[in-house]
Amino acid sequence: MVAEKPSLALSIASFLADRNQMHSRRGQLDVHEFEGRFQGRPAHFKMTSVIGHVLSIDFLPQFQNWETTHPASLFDAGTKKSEANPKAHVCRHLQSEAKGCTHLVLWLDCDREGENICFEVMEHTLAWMQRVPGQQVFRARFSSITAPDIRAAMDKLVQPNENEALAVDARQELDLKVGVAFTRFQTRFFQGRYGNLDARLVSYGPCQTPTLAFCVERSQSIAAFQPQPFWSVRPHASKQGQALDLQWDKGRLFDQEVTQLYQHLVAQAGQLRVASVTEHESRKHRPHGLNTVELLKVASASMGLGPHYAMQIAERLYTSGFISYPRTESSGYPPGFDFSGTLASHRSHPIWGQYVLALLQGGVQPPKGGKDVGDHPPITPACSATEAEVGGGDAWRIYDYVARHFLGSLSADAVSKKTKVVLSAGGESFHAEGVTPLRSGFTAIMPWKATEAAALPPMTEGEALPITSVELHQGKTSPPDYLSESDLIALMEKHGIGTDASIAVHINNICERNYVSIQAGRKVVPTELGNTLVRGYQKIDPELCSPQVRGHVEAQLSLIAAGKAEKGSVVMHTLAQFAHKFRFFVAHIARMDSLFEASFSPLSSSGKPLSKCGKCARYMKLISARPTRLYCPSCEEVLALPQGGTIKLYKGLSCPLDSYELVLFSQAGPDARTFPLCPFCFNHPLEGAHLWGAGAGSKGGMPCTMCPHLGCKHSFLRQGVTPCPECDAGTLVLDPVSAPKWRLDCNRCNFLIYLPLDLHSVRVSRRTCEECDSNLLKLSWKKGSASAIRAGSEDQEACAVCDEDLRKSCDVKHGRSYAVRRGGGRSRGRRGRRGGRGRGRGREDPLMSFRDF
DNA sequence: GCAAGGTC
Repeated sequence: MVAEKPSLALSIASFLADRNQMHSRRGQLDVHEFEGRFQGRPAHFKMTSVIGHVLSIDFLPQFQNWETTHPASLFDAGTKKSEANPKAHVCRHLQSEAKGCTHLVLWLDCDREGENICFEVMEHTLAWMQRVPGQQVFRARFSSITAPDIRAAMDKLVQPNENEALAVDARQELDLKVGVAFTRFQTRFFQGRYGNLDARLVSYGPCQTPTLAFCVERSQSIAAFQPQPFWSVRPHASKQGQALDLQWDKGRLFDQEVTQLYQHLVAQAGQLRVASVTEHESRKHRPHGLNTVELLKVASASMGLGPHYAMQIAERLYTSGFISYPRTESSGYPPGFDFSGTLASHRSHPIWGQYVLALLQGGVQPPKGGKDVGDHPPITPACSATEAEVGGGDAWRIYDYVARHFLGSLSADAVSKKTKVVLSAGGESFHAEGVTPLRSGFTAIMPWKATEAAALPPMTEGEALPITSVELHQGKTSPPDYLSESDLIALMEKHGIGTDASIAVHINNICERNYVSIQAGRKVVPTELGNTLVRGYQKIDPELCSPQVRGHVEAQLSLIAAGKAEKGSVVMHTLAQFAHKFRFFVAHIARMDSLFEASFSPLSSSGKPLSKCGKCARYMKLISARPTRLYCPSCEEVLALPQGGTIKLYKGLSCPLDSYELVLFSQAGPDARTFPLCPFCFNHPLEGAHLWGAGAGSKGGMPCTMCPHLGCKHSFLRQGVTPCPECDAGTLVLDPVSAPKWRLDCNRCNFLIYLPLDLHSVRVSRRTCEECDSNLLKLSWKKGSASAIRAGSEDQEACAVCDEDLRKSCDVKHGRSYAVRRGGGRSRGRRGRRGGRGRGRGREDPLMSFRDF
């Protein structure tokens, strides 16, 4: 039996196993075993879980390359599924546990994704199971994680629903192809086109883009807002010394003269006559059960915690056993939820213990209303805990809220008495309202929801009150505010953008992509980039950012799930639609580009001249906005540079291979390295060269310190000294601008050696050490320095490995990766050069000597 | 370097 997550495997198994009969094997994924009966026969049960989706979809390797793949071809590109989280070894686990089993019961969550995971699990179990006659695969359908529901599901097992699973496969393929095609195209088009555009990635997605559009549309209506002046009549009067706050029944008028007319009429009347005094009871309904979206909204609006962060905290509270599962759509408690038990555990809580006792004494009335989606119960406290136990801080604030919300949902409604007094003067009606709380109910434990008393002075029908003055109040309509995060969550939920588990991720995405920023009061304000993108979609094809498109796709998917349409044809049809939209978008990208031109400075006009182009010999410009790059205006060529440091000219030296002027790259921080590079070579590495900065979003480039060219005097073959004793793969290269603290840096790892401080200058000699084959160093010592005296001369050629005096006065620094290597003495033939310079002699490892430093 | 959906 397989559940969707480890926690559910445990609870389902314990509902099904006889008490104390369960044996759990701990491992990366726990297995719970017990004896029982299956289909009327004794059986041995094994219950385990996966960790969400087992597989995840991606393009075939040939489409992974941004350079060689046309984004438009992605719509027809082949895809494959591979293990979603290879490190977790879920497939291996399923296969090995399946061995010897005769039957499979699928306990995955009862939603489409869960149905899809059923088939992922089958793929990695069926072929490993023992074949027996009859039905071997079963699906358990449960509507809540409670013992009776789980047992009932076990008694009427069904078949997994392939159509629902296929609908998910279709969604995965559509999301991947549409998202990636647009993302790659946009990124490629805009990146490198504008100097001050700080966007490594200009992403597009069926959820993130409509989410962004909500924020931009609000910002557009703020910008388009025209304030309108309005007027209203405000008579002033008081009773028993208490001023009355009177509202005009006409509200406000947009015509000053007409309002003035009413003002005169009221003023002429001189007094207000009480037309009616009515009272009615007003109820504030206790809250429903707490679901994820509600928790995220409260966290953002009332605690100032962003959704992504709030989810992280909620997850930690869940895994530490303080609250129930935090990803749930349900706001209604399942039938049979143990209210009394959960409540009773809080009876001695230092803060709300008294309140709980009172609730228990009054007899718990199970909450009604809310929606039980059957996924998980609403979020509740899983145990009673104090601030210190929870760990204080934001964790406590979330736990405290969850607990109070739970208690509130079991409490009585709050009741108050509302009094409305209607007064008239000169034919105009005004009213005042007062409120008196009668019963605090749930607001006693959720005090921020409490109604404040605002009593009116006693008034009786027919009574007259003198008017002291009549004000002609002028105001003006004000624009809406930016969307708050909590508004945005509500909009996403309403339009079905994302799920309870992913809403926080999408909001986080548009922040990280620099499309919006979160400002005071957790308002989501679009950036220039966010605004420009959405305005661009609006100009080219507004559907690209409209929330209805997701809905349209969902409707198509539902046809598959309901068995009314075939997956293949829906995918083909929908992909054709998006491919069409994509071609249209590409053809009309100039419309979006013109908006970018207005907001960002084109590359040709930004940046400052730095180094000469090897092709046209004119100066190229250094674009300092990320990603830092060089741009040749006359060749219209963009050359990538290493990131995260500064770029300077390197003594006006040029690359002998292509005539580009060399530049120096310096990282920031202590012991950070500096190395020269040729802008052209960096972007066009020699075959087989190791690259600097590869991975993490960059394909990397070849600086001089990694250049294996035989004929270039800047290559590591000429500037390198000896193999790195630390990383086994790199070479120690002289940093040519490190004076006065001359140093050798490994070109692969962060190992480095400071040469003695009394050096005046250093060069790498063309001669090699007879002992160890390292390149010798041409040392020029400072006059009269200790080293000069020891060497007997100011000029010396010495081997950094074999010359003991030199070695002893060096200072080795190394980074995190440093670990003492045992053994060694392996032959390393990576220098690829006759003479094998820098290679150890026989089995005696020259690197050993470095370890002694 | 890309999407969105699970889960941790």
